[in-house]
Amino acid sequence: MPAVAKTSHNDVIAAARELLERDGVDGVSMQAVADEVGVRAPSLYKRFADRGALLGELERAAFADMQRALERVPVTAHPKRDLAALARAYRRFAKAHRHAYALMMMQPSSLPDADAVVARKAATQPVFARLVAWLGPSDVLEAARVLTAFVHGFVAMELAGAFHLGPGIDDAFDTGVTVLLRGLG
Amino acid sequence: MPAVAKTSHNDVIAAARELLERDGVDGVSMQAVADEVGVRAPSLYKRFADRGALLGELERAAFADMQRALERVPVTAHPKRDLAALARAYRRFAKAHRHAYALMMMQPSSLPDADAVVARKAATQPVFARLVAWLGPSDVLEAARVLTAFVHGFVAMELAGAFHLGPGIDDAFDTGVTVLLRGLG
DNA sequence: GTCTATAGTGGGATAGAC
DNA sequence: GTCTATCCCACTATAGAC
Repeated sequence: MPAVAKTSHNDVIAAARELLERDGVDGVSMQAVADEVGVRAPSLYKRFADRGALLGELERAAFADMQRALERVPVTAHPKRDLAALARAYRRFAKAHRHAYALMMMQPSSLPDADAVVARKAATQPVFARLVAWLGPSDVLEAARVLTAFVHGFVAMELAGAFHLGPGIDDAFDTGVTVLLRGLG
Repeated sequence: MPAVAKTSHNDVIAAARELLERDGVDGVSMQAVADEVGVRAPSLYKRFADRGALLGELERAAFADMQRALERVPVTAHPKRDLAALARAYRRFAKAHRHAYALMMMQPSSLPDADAVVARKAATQPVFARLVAWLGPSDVLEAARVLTAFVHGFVAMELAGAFHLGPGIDDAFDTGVTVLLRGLG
């Protein structure tokens, strides 16, 4: 049995991310990841303390992806309009990466508390920036809570299939965002 | 050794509900439930096809509980005020039964699709009733989606610890509800 | 020393025979 | 109802190849 490295930290994470996209969190078993990477499951424990540590890395990556998605939203002279665009981008990201989103938002974090706070804050940084530009620094915290609560809640219910009937869903989302932005201003 | 019934459908569900409250979904293992009820784990499969079926019953019970909690909110001549009260009651219920709430809202339903739709609809019936009294039947669907999205999202983020800093959380909730009710009217 | 593999523990879900 | 047995999974202990 060769002792040459058959894989690497990054290979493992890449394989795990693929499994996450395809099969959801439950699909990211140490066995499945090991198979994917061409190694025995126990070997993974040399690189990751336990399954939680691996999931933590996936979560970190997901937050970074979301941050990038939000950073791609153009900054204009109209912070309120930008915030609506950010809301749409957020929703688009969540629906395009439902399992990664679930990992970030719909279950206990696998990350150390401090890391989770940092990652979450970084990811939503673009939103805070526009809120500050719009409202000034004083009311930002409350506005951010209200806005993200709505957007997350909407997406979560969509992903859970809680909005049974199709028609009008996009309109409902826009209505909610519009009403909140009007009322918070 | 006769096969005398040592337990019953209802005993099993009651035990499982206790475990759910105490230890969360993961605590509801067939072993733990069987121990609680004084039976061997495989025996449970005489009453429930699999673990999912048992979880489905817990979910059904949780929806019924939530429905009762919302029905306890008094009906007044001011639907808008009632809706704010319903939002508070919803949040209170979710925080008082976080694991049951998670079972209902934060993971794939263990119930057959049709049953899930019925249970969910029944649970939020009080909200729909007040919305109809307030807006008339035409705009209700969208308003319900927007309102429940916010309330659920807020609660979900609270339960997930996504609102790091304590102060002002209750105010943020009230602000969101107020803004939405004002904007939807 | 660093990576791997084999072998094994313990727990959970579940099927089958009595 | 019970027990036995199977399978899968997370995880550990230990030893062999570079």
